[in-house]
Amino acid sequence: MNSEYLLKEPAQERSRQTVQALIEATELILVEDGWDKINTNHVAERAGVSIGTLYQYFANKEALVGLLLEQYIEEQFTELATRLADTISFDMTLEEAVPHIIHAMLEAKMVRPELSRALFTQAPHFGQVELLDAWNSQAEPMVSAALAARSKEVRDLDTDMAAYILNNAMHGIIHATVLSRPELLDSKQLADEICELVLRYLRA
Amino acid sequence: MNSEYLLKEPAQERSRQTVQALIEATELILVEDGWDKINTNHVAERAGVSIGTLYQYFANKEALVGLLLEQYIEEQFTELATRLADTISFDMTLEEAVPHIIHAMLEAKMVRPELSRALFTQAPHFGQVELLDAWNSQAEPMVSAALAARSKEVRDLDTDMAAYILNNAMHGIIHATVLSRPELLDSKQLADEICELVLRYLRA
DNA sequence: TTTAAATGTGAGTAATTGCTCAGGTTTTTG
DNA sequence: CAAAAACCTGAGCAATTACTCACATTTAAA
Repeated sequence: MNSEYLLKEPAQERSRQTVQALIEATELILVEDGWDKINTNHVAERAGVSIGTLYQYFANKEALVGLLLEQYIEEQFTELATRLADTISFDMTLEEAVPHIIHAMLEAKMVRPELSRALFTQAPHFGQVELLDAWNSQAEPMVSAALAARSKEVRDLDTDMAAYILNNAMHGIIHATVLSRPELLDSKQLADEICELVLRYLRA
Repeated sequence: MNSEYLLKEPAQERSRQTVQALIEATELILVEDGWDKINTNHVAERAGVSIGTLYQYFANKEALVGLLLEQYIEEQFTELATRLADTISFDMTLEEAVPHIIHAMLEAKMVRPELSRALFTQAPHFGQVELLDAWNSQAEPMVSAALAARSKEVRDLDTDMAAYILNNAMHGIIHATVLSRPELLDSKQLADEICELVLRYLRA
């Protein structure tokens, strides 16, 4: 618990729980009622906390959602990393590894689908750009590095550009699926087609 | 001028201009100040129109942005159609046609980049899902049909699924580019890479 | 066991905002 | 040219909302 979104670091266990209760109330309201129903009075009430307390830790409602988003992205990354650690090994060929990566990404999005959906749809100004940037700034260098490391298995390409293309193409497909076709998230057909897209793009 | 977002069809030239002035004011405020600065009083003032007049035609601020969005999507589609009509012919091979299509799509997004950007970032709840759906409901059947018509040139695939994949992958790339790397929109490198992605995915 | 620091309270204020309504002006119609 | 229809006005009300502040309680330190 330490973030640019917090006005003050909670020092005791009691206050740490208070802050977490506020974040969870924010999430609940965001998922159930949407962004414009998030107001500081409402969040405080739902968290079972006084409005004055809220303002000891959060400057405004953007900060509430900011911290929620920060925690969500970290959780998503951890989910993905865990799944990858379980299924991927370095002696795999690219052809073997990619399906596991795709599968892990789709699975990670299924962990908290309502929150994913709420953040994608409801997150307004703060949302889209920063959500995308936060993810990409972590993911793109990783993909680019991975491509560089496997240069013998892939065609001759600009790894940065390829990472940009793959990242955003994947993101576009997953994004649309979370929003409009969530039932496809665990369909084999979708995973297979994404694999085709990626592998065909990379093969020599 | 006729839309589900209008409470009443303006019958005279004067009122048609009033409605258009309100839409343009909405656009200006959205682009300059963002969604949360759009309020009906502000829009009416900026349009040089009384608040009472606004409420003769629009039920609420969602309706204002709804009509703006409707007009934007229609404009985007017209732009695209015009460019395609100018460069595409039916005797082209798939390999020849795709680069023109990609180029036309990138160019269409450059027509009103600030509005594209504003709608992508600022549009809140109403925005992402409906923006995506509105585009996809038009684009996906077209792509699917086009693939079916060229079944001899492409590998054996489920045209609906392929249209879904291509559409959303393209959308993800263009979306991210409009938001974070607008200068790439007219770069040859980006267009070329997207072509690679699409053509490699389709080839037998 | 003081004392200080950390944490919590919630009524209340100022500002914003969506929207109405009673009445005026302009345009079309007969 | 009258009458009706279409259009426009803007003061102001009701509701919502962000945020403050004077004070109370709990926890940790001395």
